[in-house]
Amino acid sequence: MSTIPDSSDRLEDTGYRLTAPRRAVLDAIARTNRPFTIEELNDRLPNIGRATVFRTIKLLQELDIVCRVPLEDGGIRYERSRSGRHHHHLICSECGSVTEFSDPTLDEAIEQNAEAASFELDSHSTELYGCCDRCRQGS
Amino acid sequence: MSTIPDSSDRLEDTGYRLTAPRRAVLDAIARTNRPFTIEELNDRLPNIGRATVFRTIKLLQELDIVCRVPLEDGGIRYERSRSGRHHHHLICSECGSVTEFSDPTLDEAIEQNAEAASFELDSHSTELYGCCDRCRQGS
DNA sequence: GTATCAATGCGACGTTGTATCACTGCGACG
DNA sequence: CGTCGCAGTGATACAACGTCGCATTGATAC
Repeated sequence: MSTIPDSSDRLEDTGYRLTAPRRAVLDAIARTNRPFTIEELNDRLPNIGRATVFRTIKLLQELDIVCRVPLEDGGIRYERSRSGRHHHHLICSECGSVTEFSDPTLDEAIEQNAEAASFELDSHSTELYGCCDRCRQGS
Repeated sequence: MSTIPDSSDRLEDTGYRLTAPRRAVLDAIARTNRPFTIEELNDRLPNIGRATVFRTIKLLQELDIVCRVPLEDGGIRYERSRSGRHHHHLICSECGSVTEFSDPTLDEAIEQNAEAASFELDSHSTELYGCCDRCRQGS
């Protein structure tokens, strides 16, 4: 999982400035264990402009520090990228938790489908919706 | 691929009324070969209220007559569902074309990942982004 | 220090979709 | 037929989400 120092370095290494607002956003994200909306982040950072929060999250997405999580209903949440690498999501409809997973077999199946259609694959996105283990135990 | 009569039947069979606005929307969709936005549909149907177009597309989605296509940049387009069954999308960043495909191997890989995490799978979504065969030939 | 330019904050704006609510017209039933 | 009930419609206001333009601030290089 990415730490704040890691993320700060990644910002500076890519030529971006590590400013107070960005540090505050990184800090807020580090304290969060659930996927969050921009709105939630905004509420927790009243001293930081709304546009800045949007811009910062966009930046962090490009740096793979946070990742966008599309929900089943079309809503969007964001989450710290645990691995910083390519992965997919298990999204619980009950509690809203998001778990990352990677699977070479799955990726390979995707690549083969692209190849079969003579499609040049740039990227792909796979989300699984359902009910997580914890919620199933609880219910 | 679903025809207009098919879709009309599916509407009525599920207890919905086949009204003039709904017929007009189905008709407009049938004449379209590219994925479309609600806005485009609206422009082509000036006599039909904006809200009605939104409501109708939402309804058609539930009936699997059209399907929602999430783009790489977060935008949304819709498309007639060719098969009416579960499928995935190949989305071309060049020309915007969308191709459906189904792959049991892929679905199985997804199910196995869910099982491994004790996750009860309700649904999933897989989109492939890149450049289609036609665009590669052309360039 | 100071010049430079990235980054910020603010507010206006755009897009996409929903809620409300009066009205219309389809279909059922006598 | 007539008329009744309710699904569906249209207009408009509203809400959510995100971007833009621009004056100002502040981090970094020199």
